[in-house]
Amino acid sequence: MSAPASKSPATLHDVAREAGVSLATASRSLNGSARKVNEAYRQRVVEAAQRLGYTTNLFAQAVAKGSTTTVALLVADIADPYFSSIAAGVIDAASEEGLVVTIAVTGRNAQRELDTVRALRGQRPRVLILAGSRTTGSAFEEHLRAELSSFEDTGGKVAFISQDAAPFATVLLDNRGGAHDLAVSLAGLGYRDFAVIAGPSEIRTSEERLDGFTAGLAEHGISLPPERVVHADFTRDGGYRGTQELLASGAHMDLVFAANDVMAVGVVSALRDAGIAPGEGIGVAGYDDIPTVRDITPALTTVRIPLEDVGRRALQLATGSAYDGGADSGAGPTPITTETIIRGSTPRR
Amino acid sequence: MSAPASKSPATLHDVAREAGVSLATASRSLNGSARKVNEAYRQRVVEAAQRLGYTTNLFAQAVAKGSTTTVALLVADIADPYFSSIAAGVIDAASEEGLVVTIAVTGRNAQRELDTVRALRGQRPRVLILAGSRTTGSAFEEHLRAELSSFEDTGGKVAFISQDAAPFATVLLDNRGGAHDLAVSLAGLGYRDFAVIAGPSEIRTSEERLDGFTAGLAEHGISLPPERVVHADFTRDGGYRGTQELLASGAHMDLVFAANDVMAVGVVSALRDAGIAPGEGIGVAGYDDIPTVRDITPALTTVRIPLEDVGRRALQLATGSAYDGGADSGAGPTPITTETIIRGSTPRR
DNA sequence: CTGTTAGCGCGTTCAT
DNA sequence: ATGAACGCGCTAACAG
Repeated sequence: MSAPASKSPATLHDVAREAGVSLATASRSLNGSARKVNEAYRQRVVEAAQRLGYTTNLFAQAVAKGSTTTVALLVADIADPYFSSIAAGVIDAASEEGLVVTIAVTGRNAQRELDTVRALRGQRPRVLILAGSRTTGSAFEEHLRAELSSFEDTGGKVAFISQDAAPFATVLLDNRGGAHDLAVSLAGLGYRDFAVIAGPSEIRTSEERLDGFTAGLAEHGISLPPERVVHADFTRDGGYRGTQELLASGAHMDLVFAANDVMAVGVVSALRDAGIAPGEGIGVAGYDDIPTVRDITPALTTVRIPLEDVGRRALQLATGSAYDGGADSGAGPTPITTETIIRGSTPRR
Repeated sequence: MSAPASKSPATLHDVAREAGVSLATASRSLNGSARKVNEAYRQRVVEAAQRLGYTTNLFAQAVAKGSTTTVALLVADIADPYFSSIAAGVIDAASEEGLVVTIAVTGRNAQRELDTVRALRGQRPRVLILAGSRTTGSAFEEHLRAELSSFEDTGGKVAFISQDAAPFATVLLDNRGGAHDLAVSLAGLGYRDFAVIAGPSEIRTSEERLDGFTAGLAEHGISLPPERVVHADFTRDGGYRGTQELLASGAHMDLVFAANDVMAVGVVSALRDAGIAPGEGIGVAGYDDIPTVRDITPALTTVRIPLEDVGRRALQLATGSAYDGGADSGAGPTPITTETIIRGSTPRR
């Protein structure tokens, strides 16, 4: 019932007229970079703009300037704490630079990821950040790289999070090293019979963690029999079901390592539901240190990743605003410090 | 070191030339609404576009058409499961309609919220969704309304989540009713000495829940003494500290209700750290039913809100694509069904 | 320092 | 059905 009269927003033209100056002057006083405009005029323009409720049309500005203030972020699942924490970092860093971030989700589907990247290019974002769990081996992989290369050729900047994806900038997470150290720590605590619940085998992050973990155990002369490694969805429910599978197989184990915290949470619940006290009967460890793992019982042993920082770094890496002292900053991968955190879920045996 | 030659992306013009047709024909074959173009031509254009790696410049398109394909979403904190779940719903529904969503965070700061809305208007979004916890009483409130009204006057659509904010469209969450029912259920379980850890008193969502809870108790002849109500940050740590405060006051209580689940998680941890078994010594209840509360120990009693649906509904409400059969759908508030979920944290006494 | 003019990439009349 | 020309809101290069 309200007036659908829908006037269009005030334009710079309107403001100029209202202030009695030229379009150029209005533009300069409102957005211009090198400000060289009479203060009196500037005042009038600003006031006129205010009076009219004018806001710069970013789209038009982008078209005219040929560059946008948009950052596109691609995640597998925004409701997953891992990604939402990273997103928080990206958004924070972006807003500091006056950039707006648009988020798209891929649902861990390679085809969809490719489509999304293509669609996103229509936005002509200044930078494109891919935080999705890189998958491996698919034909999409090379299509994606082609798409991204072409994106960079036309002035865009891309940043990956997690796996090195040369020649693109990368915030490198040392999944292998982190999992390796975790394994060493756990072995040091006295654990001997390990089992791993990994994500789908196409997910690189998961595979790297599995590799590193295996390597770490090997250093202690502990081997990880294939039947003690199960693959499941990279989600809480995946962890839950993986545990059930492990339990059903009758495997003997004193510690379960889940490839990420979200899965580990599922592991803990599954153990408990099966009548096994997590941390007492069987130790549990995860990876990421998402906020909630401090609050489950027992608190989860994990490998800490400064998720928000990772997001922030990714953006800075792409925009070139990183504090990196590196000689060639922006080109090489930026390593992130990771740390094993022992909590109640893995008491000394 | 790589070629910074940075050619600009292919334009529609390039495609037209490559295909040997006019700009208009190219436009019609690629984006046109009413398609009335010779199939042979269309083919050639599409192929040319593919060959050149052309992607429609959404900004330019927006400028030309005067309308965008952007949805702006405002949340208090994207890393908070409450908001990230809602965001997931919004993004999902948006992508179904070919809309891109940009997310901005306010950090529960009214001034910043206002600034952000203003900045976001520059994007000329089709719809603006405010999921942030509405604050009350501040002068910003009316500035915000003015800003939003003006946004709607110029063709935008705004949708609120949670509190009714007439005349704007709203996905109404019945905080009062939900908390009321929760209180009734808890009283029915035998609890008598209640305490509440609410959020900051300016946050409406928190106040409504407190109100409803108090009313529900009253129906059972139970009163909630003022000293049993503490206010704290609307975060996990807020819940933790609020609990410590409550404990320090020596208050006698058999149940703690936290105004949201994130806080309740903090409550559970604080109790445990204080040597009190949550669920045995003192019952704990929250609100929202965020994913993790199933996995903490004991599992948390709470009021379930279908968060993703809420996000989806908000978008549909704003774009008018809701399935609502309502006569005046789009104008009135859309109620969401909420439900009390009793779990291990509140055993019968 | 200011105003005029010509684009930016695209959609859309208007003729043809 | 197709193409030429104009306009969207804004910036940038050009004169004054």
